[in-house]
Amino acid sequence: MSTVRTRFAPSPTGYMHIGGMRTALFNWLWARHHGGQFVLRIDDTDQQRNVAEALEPILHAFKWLGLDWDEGPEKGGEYGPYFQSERTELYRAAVDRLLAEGKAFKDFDPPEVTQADRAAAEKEKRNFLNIRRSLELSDAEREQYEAEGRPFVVRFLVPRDAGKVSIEDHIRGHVEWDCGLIPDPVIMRGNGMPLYNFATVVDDAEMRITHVIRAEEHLTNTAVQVLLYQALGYDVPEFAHIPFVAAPGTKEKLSKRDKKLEKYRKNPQFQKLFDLADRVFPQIGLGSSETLNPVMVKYYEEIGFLPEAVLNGLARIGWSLDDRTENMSLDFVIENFTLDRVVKSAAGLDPDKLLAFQEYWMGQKSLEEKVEHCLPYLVKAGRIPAEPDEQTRQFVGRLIEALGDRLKLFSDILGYEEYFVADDEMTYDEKAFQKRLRKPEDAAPLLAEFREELAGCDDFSADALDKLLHEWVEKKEIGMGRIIHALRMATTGKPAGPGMFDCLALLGKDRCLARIDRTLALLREG
RNA sequence: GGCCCCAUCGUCUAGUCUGGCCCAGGACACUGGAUUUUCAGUCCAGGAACAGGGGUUCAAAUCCCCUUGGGGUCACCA
Repeated sequence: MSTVRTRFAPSPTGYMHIGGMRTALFNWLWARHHGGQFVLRIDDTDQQRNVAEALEPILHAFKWLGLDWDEGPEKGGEYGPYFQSERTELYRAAVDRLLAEGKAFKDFDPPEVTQADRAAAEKEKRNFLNIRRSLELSDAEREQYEAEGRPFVVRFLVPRDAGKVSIEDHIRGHVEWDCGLIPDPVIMRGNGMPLYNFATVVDDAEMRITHVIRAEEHLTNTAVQVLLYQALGYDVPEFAHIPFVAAPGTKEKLSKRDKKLEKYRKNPQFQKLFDLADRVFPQIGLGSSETLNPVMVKYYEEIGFLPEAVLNGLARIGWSLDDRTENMSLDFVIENFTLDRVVKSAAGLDPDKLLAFQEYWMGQKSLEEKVEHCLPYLVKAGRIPAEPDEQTRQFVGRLIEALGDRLKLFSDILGYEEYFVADDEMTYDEKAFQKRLRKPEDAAPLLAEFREELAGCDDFSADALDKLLHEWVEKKEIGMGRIIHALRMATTGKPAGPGMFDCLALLGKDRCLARIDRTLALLREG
């Protein structure tokens, strides 16, 4: 048996689609599972813009997730070039072969004529088939047209009387189409550039791709492609049409179109991710959900997901190992990935589940790793200097340690600005200020009294503070609740957060006292 | 509309090929309780699905047929 070779063929669009990433992942997994090769090929036959620039984000996404390619951009390989725009000779040769063998023809009908034919067929509720007028041309006429330089496209001559074309799909099983119902596809444009359906066949064959794993939306294309493989005398590869990634809560293909995006925003689960973007990205100079949204892989990287979590989540969309295994490392998935366990129906991206994977994988990270990933957020948001000194790093480390599981995404660190702002710039949660400080009549006096206890305390470790407060409430014969909420509000401005004593220890004596004094002053002012 | 694909809890799925162990299992989410100074977490408990209708069979989520529903695709885009 020959080695397994799979490929992913993105077109340089300037961003990597999360659904496309899942397709790429399955290709990569299948290749790695078999010790074969994974090829990255760039479909840039219809590209106006700067290819290198539009490709960079795509390659970056692969690198971020740790999905390496054996052949392709930056790597080369023995079946190159890997940019379709550089393979035109190959396509032209294939077209010529088809033309010479009478399996394709030059169609001189202008686009308007074909469009009219199509419209007429539709009007009569008749299946459209090309009229093939150019086939009726005499040799002399054809030569004359060509001499005149009349524009033409090359169409593949679909063998209408060949009965059925069929494939045995790894996911779908037997699928067949009636050749008599398939219009003749253009395989080469007027400008000499090939079309996707054709270039893909030539490339997959020339690159010795053994398994074409792609989203289900391509299933219909397969009929023409199989016919093309046969006409060209190539071996037909194996196919696996995997379900596409659907928008959360739907069976619809996840799309990046603005109109769809507006719909996604209203989906409760998806909304969370958009809101997160609007909260986080402005702080780190990345725009908002308008510029970076959860359809793009980059979103997950920038919002602070772990590659492990995204990979785990992606692997579980449309694939499962058994009835219980959920958290899986990439190595584990490579080991266990098989196409026969891919489901048939469209599967929606579930932001909540993705977040759950993130929590799991975040829990596996060491404090040092968390610090390394959190620091850049604090730097970009201007909370700490660009070159944080050892003291700052240690402080962030202590904060992250105190945060524990509360830190789910790396960008969550930005939600704790109270540890980085000046004492007189700390803001208070208004509702909680009312509830914990303003309303309880004994809040201010108790706070003032405990402030003196703190002032006289030399050991500001969490343990010592814990002991100090417990002894104090015991002496005063009051419940902890009477003081602790007021204390938390006074020092952090927030009703929730890490353990109270961790907060105090983190801030240190001077800052705690300063903040309590400021709070007391605010309360006096009314 | 033609062609093609799909159909199990709200969601991701196990089970379907090789009918019985499934009055359907897990995870996420949700709800309730316990724990905790808050939040997060953790632990326990709970609700929650075989689209419908016909067959075949001793027996069907599983096989067959029909209906319904959902989706994809119909370009000189990929």
